[in-house]
Amino acid sequence: MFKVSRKSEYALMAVQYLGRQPRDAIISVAELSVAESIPQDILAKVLQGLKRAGVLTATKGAGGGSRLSRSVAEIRFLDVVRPFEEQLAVVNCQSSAPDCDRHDCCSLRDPMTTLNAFVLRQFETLTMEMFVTPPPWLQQTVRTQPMGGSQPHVSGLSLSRRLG
Amino acid sequence: MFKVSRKSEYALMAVQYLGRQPRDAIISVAELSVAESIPQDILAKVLQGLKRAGVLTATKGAGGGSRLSRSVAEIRFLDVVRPFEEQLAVVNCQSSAPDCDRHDCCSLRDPMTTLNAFVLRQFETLTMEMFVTPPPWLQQTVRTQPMGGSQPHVSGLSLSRRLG
DNA sequence: ACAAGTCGGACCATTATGGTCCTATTTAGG
DNA sequence: CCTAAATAGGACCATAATGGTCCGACTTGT
Repeated sequence: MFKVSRKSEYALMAVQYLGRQPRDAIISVAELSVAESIPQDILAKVLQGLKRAGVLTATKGAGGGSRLSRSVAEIRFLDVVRPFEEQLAVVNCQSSAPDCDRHDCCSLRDPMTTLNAFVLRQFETLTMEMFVTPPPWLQQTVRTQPMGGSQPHVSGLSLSRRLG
Repeated sequence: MFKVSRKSEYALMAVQYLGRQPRDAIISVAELSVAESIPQDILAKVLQGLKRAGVLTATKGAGGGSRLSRSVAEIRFLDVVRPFEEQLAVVNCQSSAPDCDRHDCCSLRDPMTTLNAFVLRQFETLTMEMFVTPPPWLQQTVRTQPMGGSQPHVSGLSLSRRLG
């Protein structure tokens, strides 16, 4: 359901790899390709997409390559993923999609739009820092909680507050 | 990226429709099909899936049909959607998926597993009530917030606290 | 007995996806 | 100034996933 596309995965890998290098290092597609074992051709296009999104800058020609345009803490998860996901929506029929084939009969639209905004809001707080710094936050998040519990659950944001 | 499958949409519609009927009403596939303009054959299978998931009970034979097995407030969003989403995961390569083709080389696995748990935790709190009660909560959620803001953002859970 | 239902397998058409191939364009270095 | 190294990007294809249809079996109230 939430699965990102393969290209998004490659994009995340690339940004993760670049984030581990010195900030001024220029990495070629070839190096990234063998380091992360990603098909070179498709990786090239992924990097193009990231460049267009402003996540990284590329220099052409011999000795050229890519580097992050800002620190990983300033690159949001959604910045990396968005160029490769045609729409960041939970449901086909959204208020923002008037071309939907069942635009008038769909009774799902309003609640789903709300839900979508809710989820996106959560994702907005996530940065790519969580991909380069080793995770001490891994333990805290898995705590389960039954539905309809009476205690207010604020702990859900412990992760994003750490990362924000 | 988060888009649910068509079957999930149909499932949500069906539960929404049933949730609006009197609790003891028995609705046939045919009625639901015309009411929500869903192809009858595929709707039948969706209802089968929901029945297997325990969301609704079906009675066969003449005069038969389906009804919710509990109130919409006790049916989680994920209960309705899960039977039609092969995996509720953000990324292909998870810790829980040892059959992934790049299980050893993938440096994305751990952060993505964390992220996945984080997102699922948010969804766990959502119930199907938000699909039957007209939304007064629509306004509060859309408030945007820049990344890296210093104030702690607890407001993101205002929606789920309302629904929990 | 019959009709109204659910149950569920088999199958198909279309689209989306992941990936390859090929060609241009830019640039550093000899 | 030529060449090799690199990005930029269009065209194309094979496979898988998806949404949908068709059909038959089983159950049950009238």
